[in-house]
Amino acid sequence: MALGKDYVTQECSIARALEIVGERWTLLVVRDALYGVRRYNDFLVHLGIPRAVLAARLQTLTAEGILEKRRYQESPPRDEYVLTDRGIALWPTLRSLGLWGREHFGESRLRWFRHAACGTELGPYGECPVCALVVPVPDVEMTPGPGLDRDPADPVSRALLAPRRLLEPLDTDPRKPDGTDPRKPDDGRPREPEGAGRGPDGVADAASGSGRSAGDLPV
Amino acid sequence: MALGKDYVTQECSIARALEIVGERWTLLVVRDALYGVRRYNDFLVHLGIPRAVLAARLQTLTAEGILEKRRYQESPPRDEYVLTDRGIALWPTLRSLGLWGREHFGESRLRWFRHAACGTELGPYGECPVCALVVPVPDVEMTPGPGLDRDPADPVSRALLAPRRLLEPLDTDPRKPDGTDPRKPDDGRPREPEGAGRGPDGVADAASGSGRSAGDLPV
DNA sequence: ACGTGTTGGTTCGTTCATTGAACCTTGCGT
DNA sequence: ACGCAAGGTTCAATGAACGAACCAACACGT
Repeated sequence: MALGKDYVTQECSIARALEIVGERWTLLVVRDALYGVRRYNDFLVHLGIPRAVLAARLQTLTAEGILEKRRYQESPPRDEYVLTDRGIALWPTLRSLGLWGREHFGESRLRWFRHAACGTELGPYGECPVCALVVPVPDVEMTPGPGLDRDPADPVSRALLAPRRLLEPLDTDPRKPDGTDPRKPDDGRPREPEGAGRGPDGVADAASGSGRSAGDLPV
Repeated sequence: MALGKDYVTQECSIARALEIVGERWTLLVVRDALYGVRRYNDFLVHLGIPRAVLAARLQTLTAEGILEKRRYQESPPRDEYVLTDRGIALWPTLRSLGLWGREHFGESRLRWFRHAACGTELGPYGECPVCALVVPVPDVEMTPGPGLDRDPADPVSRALLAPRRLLEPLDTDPRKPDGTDPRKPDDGRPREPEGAGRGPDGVADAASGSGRSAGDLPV
């Protein structure tokens, strides 16, 4: 589709996949969405992507059923982009890609991914070695590693420094992380606003994303 | 490097990885290399990639230690491009990407990947559910599925129709697959010519690529 | 009523990468 | 000497990405 006529010749699922997510920036948008980024401006400042390109990518990803554009407030009409199941299903790919990048090109540890229930670091396939199950994406806890800049310029990177679950909506707003925040902890945007009507490939409960029982792994 | 200054800002292993293998065509070249393609011309006809782009990608991949350029005959000096361990380590990524593509966008099954030792189809992470181990890449057997064109135009696709191991060098030459091939089965190119001096990230025994004992999976 | 700020875009000229065709080089084989 | 094959390089045309500017809707303070 996006990458055009040459990939179409290929009879290969990998080529099909790359037609959709193989363009520049696309997988980084999906990564950010997994990290909890949902708003146009947050993607923009965190990725440093040109506005036009971001708009194009969000549209393609929405059209392909990887993101869903969802209105989260009416008064000034605002939409957010949320991963669908199809998008969440890219986690294993991104996980192994990141692992490869770190093992072969990374100097120091940038982030840790653990099973939130027990604190164990994830294995190479996103499994928890202790609990013997493939950890569902919302149960993955992400914490900064020693290699990560402790005082980044943009507020999104700053918000991503706090330990957090994957898919947990990012709140960029807390004015200064120095304690002068006068707001209530919950600013009115519910953590998982469920129950809205949705399309065929729509967003289901995030917990259903890539959950797999231990029985799916060799025991 | 290749994708330029914007990705560099990112403190993220995924971004680092995409700097290397995120360009157009690159992952398809690696896929073909896993399938056993080794020669410039075979990549060319199988991918339908412009010559200049292929040359650029092969050079980048070689420079990054993912492929190794290796002379396989002297009389007319000919080189082949072989995956290093670093390249073989991309198999889990390509596997999960292909799985995602098939599950979400594929109509019919194009290829099967099985554990050669027992014939069991691989699980989502490249593991053999029966033998309870992550199958080393050279022990993966690839066979065509029902969705694959039985009479493709180019000789590389034709050669890839036969059941084969991953990394097994592709022989495009067998004049017609109708049995009139006068050659010996082993054409003198040893399957894994080991022992040559090599750089820090050089090609090791293919079997060591991503072999993992069952102990690495939760049991 | 009026300016100001925030969010989420679109438009547009410049730059960079991809494409496809043509051409080149080395070393056969005859 | 001629033609052919493998593995490239060169080049003009196209397309995609970049980044700065502009735009629109709406909230808010005064």
